[in-house]
Amino acid sequence: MPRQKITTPEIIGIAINIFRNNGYHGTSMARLAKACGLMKGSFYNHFTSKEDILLVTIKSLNDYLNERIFKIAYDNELMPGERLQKMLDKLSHVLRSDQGGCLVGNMTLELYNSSNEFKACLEKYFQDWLNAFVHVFSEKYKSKKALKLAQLSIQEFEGAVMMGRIFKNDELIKDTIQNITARV
Amino acid sequence: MPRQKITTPEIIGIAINIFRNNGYHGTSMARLAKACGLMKGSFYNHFTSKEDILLVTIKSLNDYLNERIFKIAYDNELMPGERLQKMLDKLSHVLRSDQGGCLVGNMTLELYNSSNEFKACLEKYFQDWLNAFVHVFSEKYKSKKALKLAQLSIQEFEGAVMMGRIFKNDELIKDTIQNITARV
DNA sequence: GTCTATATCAAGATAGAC
DNA sequence: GTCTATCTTGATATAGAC
Repeated sequence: MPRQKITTPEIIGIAINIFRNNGYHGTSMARLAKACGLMKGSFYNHFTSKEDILLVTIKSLNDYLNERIFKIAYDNELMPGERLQKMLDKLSHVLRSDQGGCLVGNMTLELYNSSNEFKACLEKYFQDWLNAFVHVFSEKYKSKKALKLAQLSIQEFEGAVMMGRIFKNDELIKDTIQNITARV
Repeated sequence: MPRQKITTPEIIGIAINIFRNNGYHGTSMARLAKACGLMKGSFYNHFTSKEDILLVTIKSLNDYLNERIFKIAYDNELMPGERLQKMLDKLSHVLRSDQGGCLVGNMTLELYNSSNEFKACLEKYFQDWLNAFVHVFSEKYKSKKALKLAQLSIQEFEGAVMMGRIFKNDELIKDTIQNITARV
């Protein structure tokens, strides 16, 4: 057996960037493989299919955000406004427009109608995000209003990341974060 | 010659809906053809290629919005706030989330890095939108601030349309419109 | 202008050697 | 675990009859 060239987690990190910049159908197995220094046939030792790669990749990103960012929503040592600010700052680094923006947002528009497994995976990602924001807004608002503000904030943030590709203006994401944090 | 089954403008109307619901790569020529009651070979009498169909479709939507919606920005018989409100109401009907949202927003995420011709086409669409909104905000704000608010408003609106697919909540687009119109 | 082939090609996936 | 080679499919596009 030849030595292992790359680990599955390393592949996932590369796949995130290629998928979010080029879309699902715009990314071929050959292209993914080349970026990993492999031949496309070798990919099937790590994943069962192309669809599997994307699903694993999204779940991995989902886990990362839960552990590193959304957890902050429940940190009682910080004020609600500080939690929101900290989460949004971190999100703006992970979901940078000039790096292709939000993988899951992009995939939602491309694949939402394609399969129930994708749909469930995409919805879980946004549900976890929503839960975190609702928790923070709940400290100041009643549950119905908190839900509405959380949805509105995610909408605005995703819009900023998405349109950042067209309007090359770094200030806009900052303004969006400011508008959101001003609510709590 | 058999009689003409469908006109090119009719095809464009159908193509908009299929593309925005299923994405560019997720839409095959056969599927487009079937929806038009044609065989896929017949499509090449109307368009030179699949890429051509999308470009013509986007340009057609662009023209429609310019003539029917963005024109309102320059209607001196209405107050600036009324113009903004009227445009946003009309946009929310044309770009409904439950109909696949904004074709051009969706295509931006899928195809922005694929070809310069697409990129130019997508950018023109948003530029025309931006010009209209900047014009309205300019009645109350200085040019730099007007530009910023126009970009922010488009971001928020696109975000609302996009996330409307995930959060099935009709109130959110209304809240977004209210936030935008409150600025002028 | 539409149809029925068909050419062509790209891409996902598999088999078997090393 | 990776490679080369190959299978198979689905999709764009073309040719030519009606």
